Amino acid sequence: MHLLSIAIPGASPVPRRLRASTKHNQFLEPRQTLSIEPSAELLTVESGCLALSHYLPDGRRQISDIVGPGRVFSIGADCRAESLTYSSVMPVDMPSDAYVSQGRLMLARMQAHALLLGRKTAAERVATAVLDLARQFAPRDRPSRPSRATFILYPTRADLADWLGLTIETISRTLNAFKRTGLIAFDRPERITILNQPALERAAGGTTP
Amino acid sequence: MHLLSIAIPGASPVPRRLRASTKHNQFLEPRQTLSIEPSAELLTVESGCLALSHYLPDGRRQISDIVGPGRVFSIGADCRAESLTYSSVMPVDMPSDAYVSQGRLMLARMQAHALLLGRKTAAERVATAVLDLARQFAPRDRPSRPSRATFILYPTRADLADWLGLTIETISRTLNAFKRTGLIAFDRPERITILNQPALERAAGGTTP
DNA sequence: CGTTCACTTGATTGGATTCAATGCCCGTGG
DNA sequence: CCACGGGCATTGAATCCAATCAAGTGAACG
Repeated sequence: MHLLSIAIPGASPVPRRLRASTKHNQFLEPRQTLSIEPSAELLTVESGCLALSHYLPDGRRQISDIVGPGRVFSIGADCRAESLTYSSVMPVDMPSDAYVSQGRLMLARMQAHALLLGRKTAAERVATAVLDLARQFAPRDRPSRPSRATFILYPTRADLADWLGLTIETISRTLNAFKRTGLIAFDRPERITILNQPALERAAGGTTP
Repeated sequence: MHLLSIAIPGASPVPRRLRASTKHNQFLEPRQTLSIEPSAELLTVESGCLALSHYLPDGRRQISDIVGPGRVFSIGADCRAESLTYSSVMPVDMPSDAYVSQGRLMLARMQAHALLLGRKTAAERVATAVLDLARQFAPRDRPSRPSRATFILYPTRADLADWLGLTIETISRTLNAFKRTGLIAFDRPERITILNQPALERAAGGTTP
């Protein structure tokens, strides 16, 4: 992980699993798994990036969502939340209408993702993912959508593969194909710049997240 | 559709689209699309079977869930509900805790389905689907799970394909393979009997819905 | 009685996986 | 300082699972 060179004194060799604190903020370093007792039902991401994942008995993994700042999520029985970078999460008590609307958002995202997993080609999946991650992680100076955004791609190729139902190699090939075609640019694997958003959206199969 | 031979006088050539009635029950014949104004946010299936589906601009379809009696669902922006047989749905006003738990159920189902779509093989998907549909549509004389259940498979091969992210042919081949192996039986394509549930569950990849 | 629609089955193709090798960055320790 | 090893990414070649293409069957229906 060379995304951030923040020095955290003596933080490297700690247990990789964490219990939800009784009350407030929760700070995570990269690749920590959040295991929560149902005390805190709803959590919000203050900063950083989490992956919500599910496993088959034999180890196959499916990431159901990548969650960025401002997003609300909850983790239940067979759902794990893992930080993809230094992150901070916080329990939230919501007014019930906000609760409902957040639930709707989660559902809508999951349905869109099912459409992606069930019916989109590899290129369409990767394009969709890049646009989604740009929306979540590109700095938005203006309320408008960033048309030439650079952002940090927190998920690794392996994470993307497990999110999009593909393999590491296919992710790499597709991203580099997009680079060759001039849709995106990157020198380091995790700093992505969108060069041609309309074309990317077309490549995504016509559904903007 | 030869699932039921109920005669509905002069019902065949009617408009295929229906508005939600102001108040109570809503009766649907096979292959009717339910389009709802947000008046009735939450609906429950009294009888029959519905498919919730999403489309890409070019017509590719993904069914996100197959909903049977007792289930609660809602349809939003780009989500369509289509009856797969004679069905009856009803708006529900829920106490907020029930609302929350139903939302959780939907989310959990969608996450399990994402795992299926992203990481399971064709055989695992079909096995999972058969078990899920048996749970929803097999008559449950006892509170226990039916270990030798016969049930009506309301979705066609095409519906199953669009639900499981496969093609009609793969669905057909896989079901017939299960039949040859003695996991299930069927003479008519839509009357399925589970002969060996443990083996089916193993074939499903180890996650029981 | 011909048409249609859903399903089945076989032959072939193809997109993504798998297998395999290499490069790169970085932290570690001799 | 530099050799070493591990993790992640890239790239090429071979393989395979499911898609596509192509008939053929059978039940329902006008």
